[in-house]
Amino acid sequence: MNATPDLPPTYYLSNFTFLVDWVAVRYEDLLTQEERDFADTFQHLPLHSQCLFVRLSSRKGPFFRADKINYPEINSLEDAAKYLIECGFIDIQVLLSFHEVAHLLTKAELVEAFSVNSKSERKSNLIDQLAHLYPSTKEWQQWTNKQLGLVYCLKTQHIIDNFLLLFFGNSHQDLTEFVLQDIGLFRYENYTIDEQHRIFKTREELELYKHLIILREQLELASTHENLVEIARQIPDSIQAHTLRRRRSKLCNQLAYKFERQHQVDLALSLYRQSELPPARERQIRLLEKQEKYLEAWDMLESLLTAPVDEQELQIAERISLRLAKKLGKSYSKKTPSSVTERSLTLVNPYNISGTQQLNVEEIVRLHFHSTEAPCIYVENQLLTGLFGLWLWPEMFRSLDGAFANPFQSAPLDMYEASFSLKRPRITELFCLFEDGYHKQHIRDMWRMKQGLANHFVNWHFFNEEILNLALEVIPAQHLALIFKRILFDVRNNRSGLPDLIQFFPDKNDYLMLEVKGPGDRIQDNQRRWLDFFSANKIPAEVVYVSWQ
DNA sequence: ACCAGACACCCACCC
DNA sequence: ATAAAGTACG
DNA sequence: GGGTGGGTGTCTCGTACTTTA
Ligand SMILES: [Mn+2]
Ligand SMILES: [Mn+2]
Repeated sequence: MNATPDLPPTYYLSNFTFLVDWVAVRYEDLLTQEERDFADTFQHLPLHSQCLFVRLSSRKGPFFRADKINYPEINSLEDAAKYLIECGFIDIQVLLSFHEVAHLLTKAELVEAFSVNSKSERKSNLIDQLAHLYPSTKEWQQWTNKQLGLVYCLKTQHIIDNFLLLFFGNSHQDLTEFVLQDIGLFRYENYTIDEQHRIFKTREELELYKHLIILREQLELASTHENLVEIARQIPDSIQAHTLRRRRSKLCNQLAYKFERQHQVDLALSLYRQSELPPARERQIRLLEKQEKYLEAWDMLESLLTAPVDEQELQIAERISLRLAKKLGKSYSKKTPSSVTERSLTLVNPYNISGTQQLNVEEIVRLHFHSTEAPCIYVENQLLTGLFGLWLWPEMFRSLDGAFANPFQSAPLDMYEASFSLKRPRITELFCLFEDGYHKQHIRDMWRMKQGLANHFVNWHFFNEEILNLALEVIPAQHLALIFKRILFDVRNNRSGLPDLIQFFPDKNDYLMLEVKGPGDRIQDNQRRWLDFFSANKIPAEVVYVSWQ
């Protein structure tokens, strides 16, 4: 079934050189001398040395035991390594701390080398105990009495990281993207990449991004209060480039939240004040409320209510207003409760059903309603969001300035920017398709033509032809247009929260969406907003509360 | 879409 | 000796 | 019982091999 094409034995080298060349051409002026030297030196290395270098670069690192390196396509490890040592990419005379050594050894080797008695301790505990006895650093050969061969230390990871960052424009993609494409797992739309546009305008932007990445990593590890303070100290002053600005705000929020949990209210507040992203204002209000500074909280609440950054923030603000108003003796008009249909279902306790595996609530409810005449499907966001992606396809992958910067994108770079629709005025033409029902053909065409191409909104495993046809036949054009408009209004927030189930009634040309709630589960904010929207627009959706018999 | 959002599930608290 | 976790790889 | 706020656990290709417990 899986016809994995055989890759050439050094496929990874081709990928790596492609990437390095790409960056060297486009970002030549942003590179440091060291980085330019690297590209040049690498190019002139013997092939097997290049191979070894790339293989090590995509492994854990930075230390590698020679006896754990074994690649059929590299004939002589020693010889390949020789050139890498010569040009300084690899070092073999390097001092290792005890921790570094310990992690290179298996537990058995560790016990053997340091003659440990308590053999049954976990490895991490052993390391902690032994670490006190060996505070100094030594070379690997000294640590191991030359019993275990060489260790190579890769000295270039910072350079590679920069190349990856410049190529992809983000920190979460790496060389494996190439392989996944080669084996056919992911395929990408053939958009044209803007040669002029560069994600990083200046070296400073690259450095800032790297800095933020490092701080985020430190934040994950940080446990002590001092750690957090140190991170806070290192947060850069406000930034002009807006994606970086966004990342900075997110970091502020995360850090502030950590301070909150340590009851460092003032530190938390000052960080939230620096943030432009939700939930910064919400958190400030909650903190002020907890401090019983109700008037200050109310002020911030009002500023939020007059200019919420999104519906989610507004929704929360209204909730808080209700109880804060009570505390202040003010009146706050509660919004009219929504008229979403709710029903209760009592089903047999699933634990009593013998034999088969445990089903989740949604699946049980689905089976309860499902019939061949009225098929019920567990879709969550996949159906409507997927239809949205198919419908929007031509505009989504339209080649605009700066929309695409590398060959591995499943959405344009500005997909979640407020200006997305403004920059693509021809979206209105796509909306016109709904007026005469041409949207069906359009979406079917996209489904057929774009089969398997990566799109943020489309899960191809989910979308078979039956579901597609069922949905297109039964969901009115007007409903789809309204729903897509709402997604476009705020893609980031409105691409989720859609109901669990959808049941089709092809005979009656009707359908019904169902949000399933088991005992102890409750409607989330984004789900509530969608349900309110459905009810306001006469789109059939209900909540099913399940209890066990 | 940057160890994340995107779900359900768990507990606690307030009426 | 087993299952779970980590890692490398296409 | 509701309404809350807060915190977890799960999962992103699938497979083979090594290490840990
Ligand atoms: Mn769900
Ligand atoms: Mn549900």
